[in-house]
Amino acid sequence: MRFEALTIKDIAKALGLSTSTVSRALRDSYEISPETKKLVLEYAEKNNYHPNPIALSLKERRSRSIGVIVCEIANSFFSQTINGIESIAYNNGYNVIISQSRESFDREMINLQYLTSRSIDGLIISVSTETRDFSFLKELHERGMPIVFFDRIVDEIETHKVIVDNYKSAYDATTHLVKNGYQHIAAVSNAAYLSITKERLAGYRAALADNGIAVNEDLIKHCHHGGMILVEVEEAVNELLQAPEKPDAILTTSDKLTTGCFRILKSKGINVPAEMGLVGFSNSDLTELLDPPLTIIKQPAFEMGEIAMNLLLQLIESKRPVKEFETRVLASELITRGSTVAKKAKPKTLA
Amino acid sequence: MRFEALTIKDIAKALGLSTSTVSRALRDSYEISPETKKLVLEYAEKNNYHPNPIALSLKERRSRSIGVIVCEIANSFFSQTINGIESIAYNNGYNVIISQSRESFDREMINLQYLTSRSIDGLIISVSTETRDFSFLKELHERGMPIVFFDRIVDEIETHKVIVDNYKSAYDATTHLVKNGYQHIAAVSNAAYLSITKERLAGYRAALADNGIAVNEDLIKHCHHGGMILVEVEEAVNELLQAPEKPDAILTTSDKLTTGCFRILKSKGINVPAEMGLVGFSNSDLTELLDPPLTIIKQPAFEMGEIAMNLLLQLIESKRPVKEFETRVLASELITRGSTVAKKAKPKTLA
DNA sequence: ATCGTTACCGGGAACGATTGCGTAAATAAA
DNA sequence: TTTATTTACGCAATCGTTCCCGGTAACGAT
Repeated sequence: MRFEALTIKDIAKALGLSTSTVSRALRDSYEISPETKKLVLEYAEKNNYHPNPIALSLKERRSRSIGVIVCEIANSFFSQTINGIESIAYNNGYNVIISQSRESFDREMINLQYLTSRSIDGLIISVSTETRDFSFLKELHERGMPIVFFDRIVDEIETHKVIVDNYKSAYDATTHLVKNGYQHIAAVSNAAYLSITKERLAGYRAALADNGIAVNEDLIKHCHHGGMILVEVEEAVNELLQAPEKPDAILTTSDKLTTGCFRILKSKGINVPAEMGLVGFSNSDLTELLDPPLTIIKQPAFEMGEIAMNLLLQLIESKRPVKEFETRVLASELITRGSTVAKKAKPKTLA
Repeated sequence: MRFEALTIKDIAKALGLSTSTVSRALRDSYEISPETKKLVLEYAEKNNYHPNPIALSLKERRSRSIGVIVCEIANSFFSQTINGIESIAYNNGYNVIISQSRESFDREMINLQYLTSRSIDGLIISVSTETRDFSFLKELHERGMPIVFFDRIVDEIETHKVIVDNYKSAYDATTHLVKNGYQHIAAVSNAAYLSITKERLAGYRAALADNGIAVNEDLIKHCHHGGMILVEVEEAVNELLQAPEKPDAILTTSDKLTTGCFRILKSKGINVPAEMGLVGFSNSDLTELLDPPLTIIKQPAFEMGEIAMNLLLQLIESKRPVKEFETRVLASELITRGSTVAKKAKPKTLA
C-alpha cells in the first residue's frame, strides 16, 4: 500500500484554479494576485503540500542526489569523510547515496553502474585497492558526469581531487621512526599502483635515503585487498619476520593495515614498541586506547569530505564545462604515542 | 553541464517506430514481432540504452529507494547493520539513503522530513537517544509509510521490529560480573525512556536480584547524548566514583558508552579489571586489542540489518495493508575477556 | 463476400511539476 | 472614444516511460 501525497492538481481542483496558477502562486510569481497567492499558500500549508521531487527531477533533468563510493563505511577515515560530505550536501539540498566497494573492483563497477543508472548528478569516489582499469570512470567523466576524487585518486582523469600530503606524511612518520632509533624499517602497504601507495612509499623511501639508510625492497609488502582480509596482512608480517634483515619497525599506509598489523603482532606475542615499532595511517579514535597506544598519521577526514563536496557542487552547478581543475592537498597530523618508543632511543613523549 | 542519455523516443525516431512499440519491444511484449524486437534490442544494446529511473518512478509512483536513519555510521554496530541492509536492498533493486541523527532529536526530524520529501518507499530506523516524541513517526506510519524499527524501537508504533534479547544480554553480562566476584555493579546507560535502556536495565536489575544483591539506584547513570559527548560520560563515571557505595564494576549498555567509560577510566588511571570491572555492549573489533581487552556483548548486527530489510520489503511489496507484525528477537553473544577478571575471583578465561 | 481472429503497431493520456505563450478584462494613455 | 498597456490567469507542451485504447492488415472460416 502506498500513501497518496497531495499534488498541485489536487490544489487546483479544490480551489477552482489551473495547475499553472497554483504552481506560480507557490513559487511566488509576480503574475499572480496577492489574494490568489494567499489562498493557495494557505491551502498548501494546511494540507501539508510538498512538491514531488521525482516530478521535479524529471522536469529539471537532475536528481539532486550524488553518489559516494568508498571501500567501507566502517572505516573511521571514510565515515568521517562521509560526515563532511553530508554536512555540505544537506545544506545545499542534495542527498547522498553511499555505496561500498569493499575493496573489490567488481563491486565498485556494480555500484558505479547502479548509481549512474539511478541518475545521480555527481560522484565522489575513493577507488578500491583492486581498481586498475579506469575506462568506465573515464567514459563517465567524458560523457560529462561531475566527479571528485579523494584519498585514492586517479591520475589519468582530470578533475578536482582532494588528498593529504601523502609524501610528506609518510616522510615524517618514517623520519620519526629513524629518530627514535629504528634502523630496519618495513612498509606494509596497499596495491602498488594505488595513488596513496605510490605517494606514501615515495615519502618512505625518501626519508630512509635522507637518513642514510638503504631501501630494502624485501621490507616493502603489498596487501592487494587493503587489509580487508586479515590473512593477507598476516602473510605480509610473516614474510617480514622471516626476512634476512628482520625489521624493527613497520610503517602501515592505511587504517585497516594499521590495526591489522597491530593485531597480528599482538597475536604473535611480539612486543610493540620494543621488538617492533609501529606507525600507521589511521583515523580511529580507539588507537590511543590500545596497548600500547598507537602512533598514527591522522588525516583531516571531515574537512576533506567538506572540500570534496564543495568542489563537486562547483562542477554540478557550473553553467559551462569546467576546464580548470584543482587538487587540494591538506596537511596530516603525526600523533606520536607508545608504539614507536624504542628501547635504544631517547623517547620524545611517553603516552 | 549535463550528459544527455538515450531515451526511448530517440530509439523510436531512429528506427521509425513509435515510442509504444519501442517500450513494448524492450519489455519483450508478445504484441511485438520478433524482427522488431531484435531491431530495437540491438539498437538499445549498441547505444547503451538505460531506462530513466526517474521517469519510471514518476510513472510507478515508487522511488525504489529506502531511507535508513541511525545515530551515526561511525559506530561499528550501525555500520554493520547498514551492511546487512544494503546487501539485501541491492539484491532487490533498491538503493539506500543513509542519514545520521547524531543522537539529536532535531536532526532526526530534519532527516526524516528530508527523506520523506524525497519520496522514499520505506524506512528503517533506530531512534536517537533524545527522541521521546514519536508523533511524526506515528503520523508517517498512519499515512501508510512502511517502517521497520531495529535496536532502539518504539513500542507504541505497531510494525515490524528487530532487536536482540536485551533483557537476557544484560542479565547474562551482569551475572558474569557477579560470578567473577564483583559486588557493587554500576550501570551506565542511555536515556531512561529508550527501549534498549529499559530492557537492558531490567535484565541488569533482575540479575542482581537473582543473585541476592540489592539494586542501588545511585549506581545507575544515564547519558542523554548516548556518549556522543565524552563529558557526560566523564560526569557519570565521576559520580560513580564518588558514590557512598563505590562500584567495583560497570555495565555499559551501548557501544559509545563502553569505549567512553573505558577511555575515562584509563585517563583516571583506574585499573581495569582490578579496581573496576567493565563489560558493555559493543560491536567494535578493536575492543579485543585494548588494554585490557574488553569483555563485550556483541550483537549480530549484519544479520539484524538483513532481517530488517527483508521485513521492510514485505511491507513495501505487499498488495494489501499488512496487519500482522512481528518482532524478531535475536541472541547476542557474551565474549569474556580481560576487563572482567577480578582479583577476588577465579578467572574463567585469560585473554 | 462477409465475418471473426490473430498479429502488430501507433495515438495519446497519464504520472507531477514548470513555463512560454495566448488572452480576457481592467486600467491607463492618446 | 480608441488604442496601449498592465494584470491575472489558463492552455498546452515538456521531461521519459507505460499502457489503455484503438486501428489495420492478413488470413481462414463460413
